[in-house]
Amino acid sequence: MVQGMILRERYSRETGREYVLRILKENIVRLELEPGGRISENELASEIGVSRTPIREALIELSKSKIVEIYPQKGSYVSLIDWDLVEEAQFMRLTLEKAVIRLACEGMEEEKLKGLEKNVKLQQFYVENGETDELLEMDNQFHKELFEITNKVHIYKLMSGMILHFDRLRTLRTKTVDNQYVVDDHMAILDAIRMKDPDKGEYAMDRHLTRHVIDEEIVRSKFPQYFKSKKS
Amino acid sequence: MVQGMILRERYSRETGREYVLRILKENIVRLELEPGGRISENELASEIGVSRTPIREALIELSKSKIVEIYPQKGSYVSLIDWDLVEEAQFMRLTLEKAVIRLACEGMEEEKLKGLEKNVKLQQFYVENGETDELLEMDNQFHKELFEITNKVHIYKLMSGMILHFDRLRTLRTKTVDNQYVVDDHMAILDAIRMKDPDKGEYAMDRHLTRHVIDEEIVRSKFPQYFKSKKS
DNA sequence: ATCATCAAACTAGTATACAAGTTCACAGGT
DNA sequence: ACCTGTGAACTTGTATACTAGTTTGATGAT
Repeated sequence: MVQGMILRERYSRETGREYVLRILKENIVRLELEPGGRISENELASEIGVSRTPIREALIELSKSKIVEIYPQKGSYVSLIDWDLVEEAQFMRLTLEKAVIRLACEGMEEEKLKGLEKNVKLQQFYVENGETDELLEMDNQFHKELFEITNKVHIYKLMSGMILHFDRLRTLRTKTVDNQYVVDDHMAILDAIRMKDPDKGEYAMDRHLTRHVIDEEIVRSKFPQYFKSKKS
Repeated sequence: MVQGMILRERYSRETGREYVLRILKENIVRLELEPGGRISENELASEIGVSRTPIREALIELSKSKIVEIYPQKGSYVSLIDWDLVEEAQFMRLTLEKAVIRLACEGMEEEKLKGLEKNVKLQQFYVENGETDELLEMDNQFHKELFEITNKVHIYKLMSGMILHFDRLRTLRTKTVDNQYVVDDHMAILDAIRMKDPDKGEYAMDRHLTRHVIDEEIVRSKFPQYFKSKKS
């Protein structure tokens, strides 16, 4: 039995596969399904209340982004946090987000900025009230919107599988770090777009996205059982 | 009945899903399954000789990279060539490959270049003998190896779904264009790595990957039925 | 006590039956 | 002739039965 597993209501137009995916992602990111932990298709099926088919389809998708691992005839597991993989994901995200912010800084209608500005204001609110989960969601939303207004939604979707790896790490460090910098970073990024300054934008994005790397070592020593042993 | 569909032998350790994926990708890229054409899970199942389950799993995966489209309870289709999507894929690929070639140029053991050099020699051979399909495969292989030696395999895999969109286009133009430039481009890229010159590498990669864009308009007018109508 | 063997209880992969929704053509009334 | 409704033949989504391979643990021989 999966103890702390978070279950949500199923949306009306949601297929079983989509529903299961949503549930699994949330529980993996929030570490209710522990890194390295075993997953049983049958168990999940009865737990979530659907058959094995949508469970399988969701697991296959998650295995594509290496967030779960499927060993045929043996079992499926939530992937341990793989440092090399996180670095590769970081490289991918950094590269793409810097390219996208440059695009955004090269010219953007005022109107498209409205959403971003509203988002940042909400972030400030959540930080002041210590609502960390909501802040995390707005953070992701901010970046997603950047891809949307530059017409790069598909790229974002492909990347978002990788982002799960980050979100897991962020869950681990929520209690220990000050989140004000998230808002400040996003403000700097917004400024760069307003000033149409790609270099400033790229710099601000780089600083924002590489901030995490700093405290990984601390988290690693705090939760060694969640990590794959480092480097080859 | 799917008329010209190419069937291959199933590898011994290959799961049904992997097998079907391999078959479908090849037939989509080679346009045996026409852009816009309808796909029936049942039809494919009897054609390929497996049940609907592995077919479905393969189709779901392909729909993630937008190379097929699934409309629940209605039907599945091979996606029309979507110009916007191809541009987005182009942006993604260009961005990532330039970042990777810079990495490669910043330092690489001699030994890791062996594979690339061998690859280019084979390319030259295939060009001289007009073996276009084999050249295409070596071209992809060349880029894949670049990601491998820089430790970015997962990124390549994520990208490779997008690359299918390119490969389809390349199939359309094979009869009309001279392929010698492919080899020349790759030689220039190799040179840049040897000289440890990231700027030259990025330049060469950019030129190589943007060469296609030039003749798209011609292909588009030649096979209008394969394309989605342009821009919004 | 220790090791080998074998069976039972798992695993994921696949096939198939069924459910639910869509399309389309044909029949029948106007 | 034309519109309308109805049902059969599709579609994909889901549940379930079955296959084949792996693990595990108990049993029995040494």
